[in-house]
Amino acid sequence: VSTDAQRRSTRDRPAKRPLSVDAEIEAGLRVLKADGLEAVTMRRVAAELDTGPASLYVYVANRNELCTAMLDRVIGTIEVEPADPERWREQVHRLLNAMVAAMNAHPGIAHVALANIPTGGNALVGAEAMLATLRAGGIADQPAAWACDILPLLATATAIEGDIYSARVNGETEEEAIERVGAAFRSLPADRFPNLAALAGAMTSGDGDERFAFAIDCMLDGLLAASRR
Amino acid sequence: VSTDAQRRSTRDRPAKRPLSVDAEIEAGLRVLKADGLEAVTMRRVAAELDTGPASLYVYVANRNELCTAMLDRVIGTIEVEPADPERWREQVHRLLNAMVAAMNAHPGIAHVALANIPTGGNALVGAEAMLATLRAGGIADQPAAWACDILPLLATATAIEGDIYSARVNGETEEEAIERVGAAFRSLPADRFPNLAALAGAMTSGDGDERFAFAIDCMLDGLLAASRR
DNA sequence: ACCTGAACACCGTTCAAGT
DNA sequence: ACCTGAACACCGTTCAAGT
Repeated sequence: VSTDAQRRSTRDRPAKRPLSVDAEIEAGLRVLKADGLEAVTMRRVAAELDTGPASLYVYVANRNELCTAMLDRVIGTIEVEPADPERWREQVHRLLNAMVAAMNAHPGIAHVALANIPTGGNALVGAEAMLATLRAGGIADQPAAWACDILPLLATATAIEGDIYSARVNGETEEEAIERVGAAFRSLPADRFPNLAALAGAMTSGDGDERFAFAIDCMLDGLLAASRR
Repeated sequence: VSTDAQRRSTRDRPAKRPLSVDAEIEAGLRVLKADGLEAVTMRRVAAELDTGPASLYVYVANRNELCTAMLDRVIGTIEVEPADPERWREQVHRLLNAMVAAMNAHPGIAHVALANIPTGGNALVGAEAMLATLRAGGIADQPAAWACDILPLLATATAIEGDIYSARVNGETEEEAIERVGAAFRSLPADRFPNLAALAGAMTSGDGDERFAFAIDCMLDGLLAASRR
């Protein structure tokens, strides 16, 4: 005979295993993917592991530590390629787009990245790849070093924007929200807001990908300029 | 004779006034300045106004709406100056530094800015000033329009970093944290992390202000390059 | 019309106690 | 040694009821 507990564990989740940080991380990521960061509570993660919230504290100091560990796991899914001087610019775009994609696949994790300055093992692999690629592109040491902070920051911010729309704020899609903001710009009094009114179209043009690519290219051009100085 | 209530209100807070969005915003900002964003709970703000949490919902739909209103109030403290083509670069730096300072004076509010895409009235004034200054500097319309998103984003991210240190994560100061990270970089195996090991010094050099100024200048140079294309 | 008491359905974290 | 029941001190939000 199969008990209720057995039936539940084979249907909803992996069979009950001994607790461990890894088990908590995986349970946390399941909750994150399903219901977003807010749903990642100690109680919910514990329930996912068929135990009580207190048990989680055996392997993890608190909720923030669990979230940080989850973040490093997500960063670990990003694939890096060896730096190639011929394609360095494209490689930077690919790496940053992969970061955004990995974070968008786990809605809310981007907030954890901003609140904590990622220094986990996998973040270091990403930083090493970024640094190698920037240097391959001829960017000088100091600009390259600082860019390792700035560029992932743009990726994180872009991912957070993605979260906003995937959460369907006010039930709007991204397009609807942009259109609404554009209408607001156009209806602004032109005497007090001449520039916003004039550039209403430019302000709302382009999707997230296009704007992100533009920001990256601006930054890279600026880094190259700084490298020549 | 002065009652306990009178004495308390003159010592601790403004005299009890009728409820209003403004009263809630001001109470919220007092809590924010004193104890950070986490402490801004409906219950705490209500207590600050000598009432119960349910009363707040008469003027505000939920906690997020209150936080967004608080953010717009903070943005309103930023002073803008008319665009001057002779000093446009300096003006961009001043405006963005003022944004960071305003947010750092209210620890945690930067998170609200990222989670919500500020579109309040005061945010529009800031955007108009930014746009005017960028155009005065010769930046073309489309780059200027997109820069209105990207540049404040850098400011917000910088403010969040400031929050991390003002919170004294692990009781460390900013300098101690940078030194710890630097030590970690230097001790990395040079065969797997040749670039990080080589640039450990560059990675940790410069304080927040210097890095922020560098990021702004890179971005502006990139925007100028894009404007010429 | 404006406000609120009381309740509902949750939180993170601790710690004494169990196995 | 590893795990957990129960409790502590909180949350946001709703809604019927009061003034």
